[in-house]
Formats: sequence, C-alpha cells, structure tokens
Amino acid sequence: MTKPKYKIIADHVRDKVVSKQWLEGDRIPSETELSELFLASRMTARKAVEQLVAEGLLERSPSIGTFVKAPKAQSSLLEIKNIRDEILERGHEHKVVVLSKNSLVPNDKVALELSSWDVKVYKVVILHFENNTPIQLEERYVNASFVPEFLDQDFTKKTSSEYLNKVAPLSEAKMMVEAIMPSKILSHHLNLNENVPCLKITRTTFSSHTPISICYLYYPADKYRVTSHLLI
Amino acid sequence: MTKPKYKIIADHVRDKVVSKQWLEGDRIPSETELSELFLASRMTARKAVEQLVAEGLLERSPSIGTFVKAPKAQSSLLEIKNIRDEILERGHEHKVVVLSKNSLVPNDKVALELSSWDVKVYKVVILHFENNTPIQLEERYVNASFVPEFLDQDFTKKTSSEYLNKVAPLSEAKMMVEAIMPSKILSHHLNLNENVPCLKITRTTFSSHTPISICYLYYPADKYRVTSHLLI
DNA sequence: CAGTGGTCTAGACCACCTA
DNA sequence: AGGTGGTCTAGACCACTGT
Repeated sequence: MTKPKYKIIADHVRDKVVSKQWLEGDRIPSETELSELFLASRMTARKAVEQLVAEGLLERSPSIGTFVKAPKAQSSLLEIKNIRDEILERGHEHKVVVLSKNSLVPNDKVALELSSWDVKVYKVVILHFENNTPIQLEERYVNASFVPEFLDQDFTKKTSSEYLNKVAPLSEAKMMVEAIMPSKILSHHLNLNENVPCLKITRTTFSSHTPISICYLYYPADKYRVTSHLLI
Repeated sequence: MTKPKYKIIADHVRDKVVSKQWLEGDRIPSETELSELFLASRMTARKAVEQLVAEGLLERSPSIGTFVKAPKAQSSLLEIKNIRDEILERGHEHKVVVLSKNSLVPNDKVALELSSWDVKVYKVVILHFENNTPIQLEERYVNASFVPEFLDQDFTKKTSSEYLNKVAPLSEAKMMVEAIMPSKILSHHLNLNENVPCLKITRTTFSSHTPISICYLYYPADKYRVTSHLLI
C-alpha cells in the first residue's frame, strides 16, 4: 500500500506552496527537473503537476513554466454557525433528541471523504427542535482517531459541532447544498407534509488539513433557507 | 491547429453520453478498446477518460470498468459566477432562450428590494440550457434608471449578468438558497419529472450600494447543487 | 539555440474482479 | 486465466518563448 510516486511529488510541491516556501507567482521546477529530483519519468512528474493545476494551486504557461497561482479571493462570508446559536439568536428555544450513537467501520463514501481507511468512525444522528418543531436532522460521521471521546459527550448540553470545534478547531470547510425529496423516515422525523422537499447540506470540516467530520444536515424546505452576504 | 487525439476521443465519448446513446450507468468501452478504436495508445485513450471523469461525466471502478455517471452540476456560493462560464468550464455547451422581455411597474416585493418606488423596472425571463438540457430558469428584475438599455441587449450573445457586471460593476450581493416544489409552468420549462424539487436562489446584486437587480434562479434539484469551500 | 510545456507511443507490472 | 483500471518508463516530436 505504498503511495504512488506522482502523489509523493504532488504532496511535496503542495507542501512547498502551502508552507509559503514557494510564493505566489514563483516559478516551480520544470517537469524535467522534478522528474530528475524524484528519479521518476517526466510523465510521472507531469501527472503530479497536472493534479495540482486541477486543484487550482498551480498555473502553467507553455514555453514559460509552471507558477504558483494567486489564491482566489474569498470573503469570510460563509459562517459555520451552529444550529443552537442560530435558534437562540431568533429568540427561540432549542431542544435536542439524540436518536443514535454508533461506532462503526465507515462505508466507502464516508471513508473516502474522511480518508480514514482502516480507521474507526463514530456516527450520531441527532434531531434539533426550534420551539418544539423539528428543524434539522443531523447525521454526522466523525474521525474517531482524532476525536476519541466523541461518543461520551452529552449533546443536549453542547452541540456536536460546538464540541468538535473545541477539541479540533475548524480550519477549513466544504459545503454543498441540494434540494431533495425526503425519504419516509426523514419525512417522519421532520414531521413533513406530503410533497414538501428538503434542503440537504453536506458539510465536511477540516482541522489542520485533516478531515474531522462529515455531516448531512436535513431541513424542512418550508421552514428553512440558507443565506449569504458577499461584499466585494 | 489540429485537435489533440485525446480530445477527439473525449469529445466522442461525451457526445455519446449527452446524446443519450450511452445511458447513466452504462459501461463504456475499456481503455484498451478505445485505444484500438481510435488507433491511439492506451495512455492517450486514458487521458481522454481522465478528463471526462474530472468533468463528472464518468465514474471508474478498478477491475470493473468505466461507467456513465449521473452528472450533477454545481456552483459556488462564494463566487458570483455567471451560468455560461460555469457551463463552459465543465466543457459543455451553453444555449439560451429568452422567454420574455418586459418593462413594468414593480410589484410590492420587487419594489421593496430594488427600492425603486415610482421607478420603472425591466423584467426578463431566460431559460439556460446545458447541452440541450434546461438547467436554469432566470427571472430577473432590473432597476431601469440605472441600466436604461438593458432590454436592448441580445442575451444569447452575452448573459444578462455579464452585461450588468459590465455597465454596473458588482460591489455587493445577497443570496438565499431554498428548496421548493416547482409550479406547473416552472416544471414544464425545466422539463422536470413528477416529484422533483427545485433549488431556488434569490440573488440581489448591488453596485456602489445601490440595488441594481434582483433575480430568482430555479434549478432542477436532480441536476444541480451549490457548493462552497471555506478557508479560515 | 536550449528550455518549456503539450502531445503521443509501445511497451511494462500490479492489484483486483469475474468467469 | 483474462480483462479492468492504476501506475510507470524511456523515449519521441511539436510549437513556442527567451537569449
């Protein structure tokens, strides 16, 4: 199970960039130089560079070279608020019901996101109420080796995301918003009427470049929406 | 200026997929078969397949084969990208049908957002296609006093948001994402099956603190999602 | 001119799955 | 055992840019 050579090269270059040893606009070694440095063929070095270009880390100019790309300007607009604060800010009451707590071997999809091959994963399912109306179903998977005591927490006192943010401070997050029709069980938990869709938010959170947790958040579409405000 | 061989192969495969000759879940020819079909080396055929996997059109399973994936388009919550660039970046074709152009007195809701009480407002309804599949219905209201020539534009050449951004550069934006069940007319335009919800994005854009335009964007939920990536 | 990225070839070995 | 994708090599020619 050794790491492919092109990944070793890509990781090395990525590290130089994120550690600011190579700065924005710098030219990185050419494909030929990289292949010599790592005793690889040019095609292999090239594959590493291609991957980083796809990641948006590098930029290539034919006949000129490959350069560290300027990172995209991103305003800190998308807050990762936790549901309890959100509800309290509206002056409403927040209640939590923990539906299940499990320790399990991850299925493929979760394993891939958490990149925890042989690692244990904890899973919790929690229902959040706003003034006794179900507002969010939280299905959360946690990298057990990074947060070993996760399952021992009392999530009625402190939400899972509050706890995670304390033990493994958030450094990065990926979010995805979709509209779905609820399954029967989801419809039941969220107390949905016929023909009411759900917002599904998939959120992967990272702490120091390691994926810590992936969660699926389901909201009744008639009671919830996501907003953002962007200043340029 | 001839097209690279891997692009010829990729275009051919993409065409098979978007023309529904190869359906979702179908296995496509193996790398070896493709290389024989196009008199190319396996590496070249592979590069074509890799590109289509990156585009989200195909999915590979080691030892099993390469399969047509159910594609989900996606856009970022953080960027105000216009739909045409988004589609072109995915290597797809963008087509536009202008359903209506109107000059009108705003109703209360739009007036409030555009804060143009007695001011004229333009309204356009535009349907956007990605590879001949309807992907976005755009219902847009524009502050006529700030963009007087809006209705004279040919939105098949330049999207409405491209034009607006040129004449009144974006300084601020508010966004809202909801899940809704489509109305009959919306369901018809987006060519939706029964029981498929929609993502509704409401976006108000500002230029130098003045609201310029408010638009409602409707997407088929089975073909579209919104993503964001947050670095802290 | 030498160096760069862009493309391409004809092999190779591997791990894995299915038959 | 034969097919699949995953990785890798050691060459090759091209168009282009800098000096």
